[in-house]
Amino acid sequence: MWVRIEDIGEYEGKEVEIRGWLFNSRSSGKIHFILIRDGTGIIQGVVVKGEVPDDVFELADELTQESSIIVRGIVRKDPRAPGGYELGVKDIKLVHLSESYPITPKSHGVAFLMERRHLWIRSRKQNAILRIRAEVVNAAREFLNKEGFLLVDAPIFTPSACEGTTTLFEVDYFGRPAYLSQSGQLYMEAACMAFGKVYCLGPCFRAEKSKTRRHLTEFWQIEPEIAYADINDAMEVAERLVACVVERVLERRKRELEMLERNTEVLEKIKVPFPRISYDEAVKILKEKGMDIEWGEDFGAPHETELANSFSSPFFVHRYPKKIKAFYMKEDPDNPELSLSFDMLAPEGYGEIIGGGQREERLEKLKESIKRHNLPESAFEWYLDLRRYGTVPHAGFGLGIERTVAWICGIHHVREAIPFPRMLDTLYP
RNA sequence: UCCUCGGUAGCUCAGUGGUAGAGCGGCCGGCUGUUAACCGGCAGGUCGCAGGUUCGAAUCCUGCCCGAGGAGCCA
Repeated sequence: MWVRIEDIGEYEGKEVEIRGWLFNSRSSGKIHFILIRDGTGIIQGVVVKGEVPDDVFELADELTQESSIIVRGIVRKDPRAPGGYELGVKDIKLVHLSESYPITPKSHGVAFLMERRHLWIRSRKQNAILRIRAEVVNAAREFLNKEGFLLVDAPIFTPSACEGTTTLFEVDYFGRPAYLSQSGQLYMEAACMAFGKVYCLGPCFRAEKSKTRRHLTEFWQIEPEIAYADINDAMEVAERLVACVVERVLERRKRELEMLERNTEVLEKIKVPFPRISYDEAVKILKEKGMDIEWGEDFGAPHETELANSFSSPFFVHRYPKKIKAFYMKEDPDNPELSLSFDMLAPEGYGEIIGGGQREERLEKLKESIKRHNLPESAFEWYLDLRRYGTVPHAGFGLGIERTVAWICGIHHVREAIPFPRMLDTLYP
């Protein structure tokens, strides 16, 4: 019977078949220990001379790292085995004898591993991260589905920028210029007027020449948008979403977090509501800490890190100055200098994981804003229509998947939080 | 785009003016409970590239290429 290693505990004492690859092996002459991985886990197979046919014993000795094999044996509990269970091997079928595998069990540099990302994802740590990523996406989608949000897919080819044109990837669309989407948000605004509560999940593209541990040129976002909602409603959904995602990963991916040696104490303490500070307060805190910042400036990485160090859970910074936020942000009725925008910053120096806010729903105000930002009004006619035909207050946000995964996993760089990262200088493999 | 650091065996690195090195990986041999096993042996090099200084350059100088870290930029 073909079983998966993650379920092996259910088959104690039974004969099973594992289909996988040789992870590593050790030998003591008359006994070989072969570590088999199948994508769900790793189990040690024990091959003893005399207990298997001679050709099987010899094969176990000749197996190279990453050779694909089908192994039959009896599952038994053994405290000496990594993982607690081992396989008393009865037979090994060789599917392919691997060539000398470049990623050895010793240390390698980042450049070497990134060049071999297609193989690197087989290794334990990368495997754990990508499993957690899948859990994060599943948890977020299940949360939103349960809350009555409808999945509405946004286009990837778009006719215009939603910000300036400097950070867009331009492509030739049958002789016309088109751009890869930076965000599904504008389309979600249309969709929420059709369905009430919606979200999209997909890749976003930014042609920024950013070279930091928090940037990719292609990254994924989940973007909810809610009709008849204000900034507070959006923040409340955002914090419950993040709390739910963290809880789910703790519950279902404990093994992976252990593998990553993630200190889960911080994650376990996360409870709604998250702290909320205004941009004004944030600037005051940073100035008190002696940081170089003036009111009206956006936060740089050191500012975000410093702020994050003041909190042990994710927290909101809200009501940023209007001029450093996007054109569609609604003006704060209490202060025309401010916008009804917010960011959620992760603790432990991971920075912004959510950006959102209440959108400007009034036609004239939005037109003014488009003009002020030097954007071509003609490209936004469809978007302005949303303010002509039954406009309502609405709000939403975008959760960056890679930054969220990097934070939950406690890894240093977002490039490991996505299977095949696209960065300034990385387009291969 | 800017700043800093780096490029030596397949990999990770040591060697800072005088014979090219180690550990891991590979190959060969040994070992009946290994835990990134261990022990013995063997093979493996355009010292990033080009020029210069010097009796002599992996080592010093200049330029270029590539990589990493950070900054700026960043719905």
